[in-house]
Amino acid sequence: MKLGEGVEHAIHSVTLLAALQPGRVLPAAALAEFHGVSPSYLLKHLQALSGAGILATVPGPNGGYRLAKSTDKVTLLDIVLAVEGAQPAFRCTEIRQRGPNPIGGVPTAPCEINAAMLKAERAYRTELAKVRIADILGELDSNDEDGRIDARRCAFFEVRERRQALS
Amino acid sequence: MKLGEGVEHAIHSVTLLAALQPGRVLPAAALAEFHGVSPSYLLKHLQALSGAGILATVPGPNGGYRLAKSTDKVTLLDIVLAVEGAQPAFRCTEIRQRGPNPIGGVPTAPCEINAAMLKAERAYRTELAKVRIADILGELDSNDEDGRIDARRCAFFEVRERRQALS
DNA sequence: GATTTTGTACTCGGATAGGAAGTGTCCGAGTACACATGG
DNA sequence: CCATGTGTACTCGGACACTTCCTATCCGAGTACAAAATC
Repeated sequence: MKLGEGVEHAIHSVTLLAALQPGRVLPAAALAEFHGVSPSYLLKHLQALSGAGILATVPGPNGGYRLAKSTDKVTLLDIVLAVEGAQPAFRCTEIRQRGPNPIGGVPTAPCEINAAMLKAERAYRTELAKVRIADILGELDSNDEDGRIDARRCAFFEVRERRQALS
Repeated sequence: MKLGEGVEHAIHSVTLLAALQPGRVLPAAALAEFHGVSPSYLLKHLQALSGAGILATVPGPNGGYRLAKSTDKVTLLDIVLAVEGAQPAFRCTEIRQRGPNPIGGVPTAPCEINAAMLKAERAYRTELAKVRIADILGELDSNDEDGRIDARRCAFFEVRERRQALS
């Protein structure tokens, strides 16, 4: 039971991109610099998010990443699944069928242990699916009474954001 | 988000040991043979379960493993934590404090993302804590209408179980 | 001066090394039984 | 025949290699802008 470090990077990156104004993008290098992580490595996860349809990319100079959906259409579950993969954490290998005396012949009833583990994971994913990026942003602004965090973001955007050419 | 294969081995082993009659133990080699897995590797996880107080060990000839608690006192969560470790799956490294412009000075408010991830994992663990080994055994017996699974277990016990010397 | 052409700089994208953790295996410490030995 | 001592075989326990996945990095493909050359 362990999640990769990339999940944290991905969520924070999406949250930062969600604060961008429409028509603006942010290069991966800027995201990496803002969070103090390796640009090359962050790029890998951003590609995963892009492949999952969460982020959209703009190539070339003045290019970068932006959200592909509205902030209330992206949940934490979407990000986790995009980065970690969609396969369940517990994978039943049917070890009851192995060994010297398997339950051969009978129509295999579902493994009770597997069912219980999957049910728990379903609860986990349901909880993650409840949290939208919009909610995260809302809580973040609520805790930012004096507007310092918002000011910090704006100052960073002023320097690193790229205005996308109107198509 | 991935659980080791040892979790499955551990749960199945505990379930099998739960079907033992009182005063009987089963060697690790027998558990491994029954499940068709490597004895040496299974032993590692059995030791973890023993260290967590879930299993009790009896050394020497006619020794082996048995449950240390009642079947309704052991949950799936206990086993998962014993094998995988108790640390949470998502570990916040506070990357918002890193980078060129951290949120220095202010008393650090808790990270909203970390809070959401931990809440989801709490739901996961709560669900696992609901399932006791006794429940698993009950479901297993319910699905075993003709008693074939029970007969298989008994036949195996007949050969491999060890009667513990009365102390 | 306007248009076309060319060059450059910047972006993302996928393929490539390094390291940590899980997986699998081995040998040593300890104990109970069985047997041989002595009373 | 019974008690005692000794040996052996079996168990768990922790220390040691191997494989896989995550982490980190590099170089190449593509694009938009800018400048220069041409009409």
